[in-house]
Amino acid sequence: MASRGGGRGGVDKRRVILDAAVKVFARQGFHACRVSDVADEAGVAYGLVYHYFDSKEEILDTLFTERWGIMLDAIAEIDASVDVPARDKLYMVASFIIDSYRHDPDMMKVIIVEVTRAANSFGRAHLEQIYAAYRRIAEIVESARADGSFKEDISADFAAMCFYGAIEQLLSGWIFGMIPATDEEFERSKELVVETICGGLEQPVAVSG
Amino acid sequence: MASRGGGRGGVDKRRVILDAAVKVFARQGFHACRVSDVADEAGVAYGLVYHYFDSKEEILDTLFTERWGIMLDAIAEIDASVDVPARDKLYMVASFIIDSYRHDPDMMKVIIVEVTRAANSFGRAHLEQIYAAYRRIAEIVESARADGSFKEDISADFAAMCFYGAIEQLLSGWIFGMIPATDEEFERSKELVVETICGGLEQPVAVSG
Amino acid sequence: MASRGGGRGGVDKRRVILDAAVKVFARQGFHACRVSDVADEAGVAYGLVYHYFDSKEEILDTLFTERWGIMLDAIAEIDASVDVPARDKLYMVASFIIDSYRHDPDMMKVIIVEVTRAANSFGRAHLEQIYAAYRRIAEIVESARADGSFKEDISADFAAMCFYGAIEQLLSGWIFGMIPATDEEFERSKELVVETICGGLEQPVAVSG
Amino acid sequence: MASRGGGRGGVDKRRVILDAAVKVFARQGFHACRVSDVADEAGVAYGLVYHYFDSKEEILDTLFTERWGIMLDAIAEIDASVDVPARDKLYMVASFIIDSYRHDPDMMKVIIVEVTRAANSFGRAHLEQIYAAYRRIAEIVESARADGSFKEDISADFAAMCFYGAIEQLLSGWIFGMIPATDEEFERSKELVVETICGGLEQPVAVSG
DNA sequence: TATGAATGAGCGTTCATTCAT
DNA sequence: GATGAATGAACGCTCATTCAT
Repeated sequence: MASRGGGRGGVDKRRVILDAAVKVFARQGFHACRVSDVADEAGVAYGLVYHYFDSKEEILDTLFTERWGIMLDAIAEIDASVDVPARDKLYMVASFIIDSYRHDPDMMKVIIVEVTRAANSFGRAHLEQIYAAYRRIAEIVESARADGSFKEDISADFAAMCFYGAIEQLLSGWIFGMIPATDEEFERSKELVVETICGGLEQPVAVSG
Repeated sequence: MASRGGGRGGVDKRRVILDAAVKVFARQGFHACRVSDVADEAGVAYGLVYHYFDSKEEILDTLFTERWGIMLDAIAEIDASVDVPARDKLYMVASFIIDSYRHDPDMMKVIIVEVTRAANSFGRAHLEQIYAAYRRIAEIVESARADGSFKEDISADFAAMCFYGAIEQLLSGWIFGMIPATDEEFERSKELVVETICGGLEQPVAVSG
Repeated sequence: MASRGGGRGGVDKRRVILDAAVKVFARQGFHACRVSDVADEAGVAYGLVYHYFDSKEEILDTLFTERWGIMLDAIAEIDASVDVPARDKLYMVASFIIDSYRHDPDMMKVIIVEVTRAANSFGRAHLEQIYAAYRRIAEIVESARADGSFKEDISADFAAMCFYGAIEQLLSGWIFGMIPATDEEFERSKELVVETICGGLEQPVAVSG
Repeated sequence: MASRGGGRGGVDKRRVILDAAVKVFARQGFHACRVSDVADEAGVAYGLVYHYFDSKEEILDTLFTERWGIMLDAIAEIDASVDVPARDKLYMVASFIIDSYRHDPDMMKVIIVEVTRAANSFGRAHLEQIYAAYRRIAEIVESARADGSFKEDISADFAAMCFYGAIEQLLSGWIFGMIPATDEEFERSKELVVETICGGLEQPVAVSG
């Protein structure tokens, strides 16, 4: 039951435009592309884009909000699970984000390059939503600090920033071809980013309990 | 006797333009500002900007290359110091970057927002230079892995990405007002980011030596 | 049902722009006029010019190609007619060109001033087409040399250059008001240019057959 | 004793600039080149051009006036010679113009392309001087009409236009590589252009004297 | 819905010319 | 004479957005 674009086998043009926008934004960049590029990619007329969206920015806006909301929900769900160690929760978060990239690299490229890492321009409008993700991650850390498994002296917010920053850096590395983007790399990175942030780079030394 | 801008107290207009560009790019964003904004801020005629630079982009290019080179040199120097533990070297790197922001937040905002985090557009031309910074950091990690102080299973490149990503995320937080930008925060963050990445978030547990 | 510009009395804006361009180019010169002058003359918005043409040059390009093609076809047709003396064919060519000027002096002024006589700039791209006209004229001369009516020692190409050069010079004279541009002048010139080139300026002297 | 640019072996910078301008205008075209291109070619500073000339146009103006004056004088001298048939005088005129091109093709290219064939822009200011050349040629024809050697029904002005037009067309052909520019071609063309215009293309037929 | 012609503000860049030294 | 930094008006072109059909 398509809510937009009419039923009876008709394609949802709004969806078609959004999907085309992902491709075009990923390929050319939001600023470098024209609305007509999106229309061409979608195979629709110029003006139809403006029938469904008020502006070029609203397309990106929609894309971000849709996707980021999914991620926010996913993290919330992970956070809500009980009897799961913080390290495992963080692994699940890293896993969700990295898999998101694996399954739809164009979409994630757009989200990261055009929004979360472009906070000076477009991203500014979404700072709150972006910040919300950090807070959700921070909550995971917070409970670990509460149960004594995570250090007291590193605030949850700070830890969340480091964790998210590390992951986003990895995504950037894949996006721009700095590091190989293979399935093995993705899987290994999930583990290693958690190991790095939770366990640290240093060899553990003897501590008298 | 300045080679550019003439002697006897004359100002170096090229420098004036570059400094003005930093302010304007930081305030309005590279794409959103006009060349005339830079000229106005510098207090020079429109055309003079083009007397010294071939294009608006070349200004940003110059800004980035100047500043990034300084950072690259600083990291190289830190890396070259002997008998300094890797953790301390990483602290020095974090310290340098964070102090750079503290002393010239506009410049660092431009570097990060318009170049390193804009790899899809302008930053693409500088990927190599950006990557070079990661490699220098990786070298610090590498020697620590060699002497056994850092874990073997986390590659130096991976560790460097996480470390740099965490720092850049902090800078972003300060730039966009997500986290308070006080001197105490800066100092504390230097220590904490190293503690997080090197020592990990987890409480050390007893290990029988 | 016009394919462009819509039916039911709608005007073809592309045509309107082209016609306006002829006027403006003729009046102000191609380089001296602005695209906005053309748009104003056409009574359309600035951007519409770029909706139909890629650049200011493409407008001139279109104008030239349209018109020169017509002339090329006309000369080809004249050339193809049988049992017509070369002198008559050349008269028809001169007639066609001069009538073209008479009926649309602005257009011909643009063609000649901005293209055929501007081979160093814009015309360079059209040298081939311009040259094609000379060749067509040369063919007329060639057949006359073959049937013995024209002299052997003057090559057809050379003759064509002289003939065309003489006509273009006359057009220039009219364009810049050096010689009076009356209907009588036009008609008389058609005859005289042929008489000059074919018959020569000299009085025929007695030749014993 | 250099009148300008100082004596004692000093080079006349004004002359150097003019010579450089010829090269640059011929190579790039008057409109397409910048004043700095001329200064660079001359090896002098930007501003010096404006020390000697009021504007870019004045340079071209000077070039044209110098050269055209020489030609005007030459034609006048040819015209003034007594007991020389008109055909021979016209040969001398053609010879002078063609040799001018042969000896300094850049200069003649500039004169023709940027002035005489650009009457819509720069040339407009020189229409009088250009016209003066036609009149001088017309005088040669006029006297031939008076002595009965040239036809009565072709006016001298008209004949002059045809003659000059044919020559300029040939020069254009050489300038733009349409016809081969060899010494033989030059010599042959001098004869043929006179033969064409005076003798006509047609084979002479028997006329009873 | 769907089309694409029409609009027009905006911006980067050029370059002839001026002028202080 | 000589230099080249400084000026700023001008223009081609882009493209998001609107609108008549």
